[in-house]
Amino acid sequence: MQLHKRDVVAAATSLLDDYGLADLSMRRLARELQVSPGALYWHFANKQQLLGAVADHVLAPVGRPSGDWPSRIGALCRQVRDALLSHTDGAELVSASFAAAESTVMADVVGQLTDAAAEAGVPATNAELTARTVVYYVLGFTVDEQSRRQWDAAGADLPDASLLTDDQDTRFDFGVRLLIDGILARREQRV
Amino acid sequence: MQLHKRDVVAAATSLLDDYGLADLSMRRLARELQVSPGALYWHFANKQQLLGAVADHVLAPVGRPSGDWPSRIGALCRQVRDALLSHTDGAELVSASFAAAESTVMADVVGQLTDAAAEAGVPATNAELTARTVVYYVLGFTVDEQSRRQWDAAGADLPDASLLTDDQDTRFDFGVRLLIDGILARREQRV
DNA sequence: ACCTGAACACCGTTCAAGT
DNA sequence: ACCTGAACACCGTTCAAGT
Repeated sequence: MQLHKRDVVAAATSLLDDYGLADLSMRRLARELQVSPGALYWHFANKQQLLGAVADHVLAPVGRPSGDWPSRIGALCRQVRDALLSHTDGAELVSASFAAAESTVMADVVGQLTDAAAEAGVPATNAELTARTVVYYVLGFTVDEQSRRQWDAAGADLPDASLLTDDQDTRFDFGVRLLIDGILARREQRV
Repeated sequence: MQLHKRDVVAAATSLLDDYGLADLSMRRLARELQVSPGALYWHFANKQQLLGAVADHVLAPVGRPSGDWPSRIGALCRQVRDALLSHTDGAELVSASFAAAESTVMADVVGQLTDAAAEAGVPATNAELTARTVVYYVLGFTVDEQSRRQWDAAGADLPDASLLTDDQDTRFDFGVRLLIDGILARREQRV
């Protein structure tokens, strides 16, 4: 039967979860789907674009939270982090796809955060920069968290994972609040 | 004559500047140095470790600024950004090496920023997280800036680069101030 | 329109063997 | 101690040719 984009993305996601980003190659994916490597290039221009589609699939649970601007920022940050932690190397994948501008969901997240920053009173020229600063934090924090998590999971007597998880939630929120307080301080002085 | 670590790093840096990170391979580097690929593995455990050494070479101009904590943070951020912009794909290289914990200079920068955060009054448990948040911003911002810069440089009628450069300096400083203000707000409440 | 087969031009890493 | 040569096990991408 015919190969569809969504089948390719689904197979790629399962390879990601089972073997990690380093072992997610075009050739291996083709083998899994029982097609020739070239077939993938009918559906995707290149590997980066395919990974962008996988990133957007990972980010599918991220929504459009409502409320005042600080709680919207908080909710969005938590939703992105949770989505990344749900897949092996999810943070690394999304981080790379964001840098390559291949994730439409991350572009939308930046849009939502830009609106929140504008609502907070950040000058229009700096609202998107403010949004990106929040994204850099979420991605940086989660890449780090996930690499430690996965390193612990492989070997090493893990010292009660649940306690550390609570700790990481608290630490993550600390950074989000630091950013929100920074935004508050950088509002336009309107006399 | 014998191959030394510093020769390898120097040759790698010049390949980086001339052809970019994607074309900096172990095999190409060996060819440039007129040794067999295996020779590099006598001096470096793997490619990541070698790239970490190159990252530290790129970061060599970063110093240990003095002054009060906000100006130390500001100076450090500017120094790191300037160093990254001085080499092709410098930001991407250092970002990857930092994530892989292969750059001792970036580890030192985090140390300096942690001290600054502690001096600002951030609780000890969150001082390092605060420091890493600043680093995520500097790396994220500069990766983005450099990729746009290099995209413009290759083809496209660049609309007077100098004006945009001033603009980028101002934008960078805005983010740094946002973080400093966030740190100020997250000081321990000592009555 | 969609895919195969085969090729092109590479990779990182290892390791017996040499000097 | 330091390096070579050769191998192992792969890559991403392209494209004429097929259906």
